[in-house]
Amino acid sequence: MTISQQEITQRLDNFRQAVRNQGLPLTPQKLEIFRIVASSCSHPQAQDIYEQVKNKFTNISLATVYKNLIQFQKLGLIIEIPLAGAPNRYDAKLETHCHVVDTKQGKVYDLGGNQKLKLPTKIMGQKIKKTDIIYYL
Amino acid sequence: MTISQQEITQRLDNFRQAVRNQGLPLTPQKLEIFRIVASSCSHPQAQDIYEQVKNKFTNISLATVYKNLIQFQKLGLIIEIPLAGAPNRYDAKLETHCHVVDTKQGKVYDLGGNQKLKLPTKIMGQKIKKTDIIYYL
DNA sequence: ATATAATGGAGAATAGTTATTAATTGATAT
DNA sequence: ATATCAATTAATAACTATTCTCCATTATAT
Repeated sequence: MTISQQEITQRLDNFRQAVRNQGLPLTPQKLEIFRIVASSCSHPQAQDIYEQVKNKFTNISLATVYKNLIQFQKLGLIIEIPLAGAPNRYDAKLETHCHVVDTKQGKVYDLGGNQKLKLPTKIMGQKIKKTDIIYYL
Repeated sequence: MTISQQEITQRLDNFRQAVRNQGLPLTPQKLEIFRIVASSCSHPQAQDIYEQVKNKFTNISLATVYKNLIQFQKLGLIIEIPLAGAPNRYDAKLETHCHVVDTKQGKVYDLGGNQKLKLPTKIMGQKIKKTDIIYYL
């Protein structure tokens, strides 16, 4: 499974715009961290991202990665996938979709195919902020 | 929302039987830990359970609570609910069902009503062990 | 009663994540 | 270009949830 260059470009454009709209500095580190998440379909962990960013920014700190991931979440640019007994994963695909966790391989996939779950958008008058649907194999 | 005494009794019976079937000692601590989870509908955290068990077993250790929760999971007697940015919750209702997280109140509810999600039981030939559906308000 | 295997409790250790700090950098207005 | 100022980075420390280690104790089957 892969992700189109077009989609990546769109995510990056959207990212730059969102950060600027907030009047926040767009640092190369920030951009690289987001780029890694946005161009991956492996739902990387903070540690994975950290190791990749280090290719460009040798001195980057893991804490910087975490701080930015939190910020991106607050801006609605990425989502966090909390897993049972494993570090959180991160995803730049924002639409609600299902995740499949292959515990043995330690991998997380998007559920392809024509899943048609009718999901609620509100519960007892309150808006649902985020929906996690996770299948563990 | 509440849980019937009958259901609790059934869960406890099932618990005792399952533990004995494994040839494991059925200690009063074990039973109390399970009883707390089985008779609650608040999806308690390990810490909550710990504080309740202490009413009966003043000297119990939090590690003992965790150790037993892990064991109960392995025996398929309870399930763990991993949440974003919060300690895990535990639930003795085993059938797949949806959870609603009220982040502000720090509470987790079962989704009542007649939710009719058609969930898969297999993905690419592999059996799904556990399904988490979590709505964050 | 006794053997044995698992348990409980105390505390230390670990893993993942977040906070603190000081120095630096990026964006904006001049 | 330059000054300004808030936000950022990187390093480190701190924190929280959870797991591990150890040894005395206890439940279970004989």
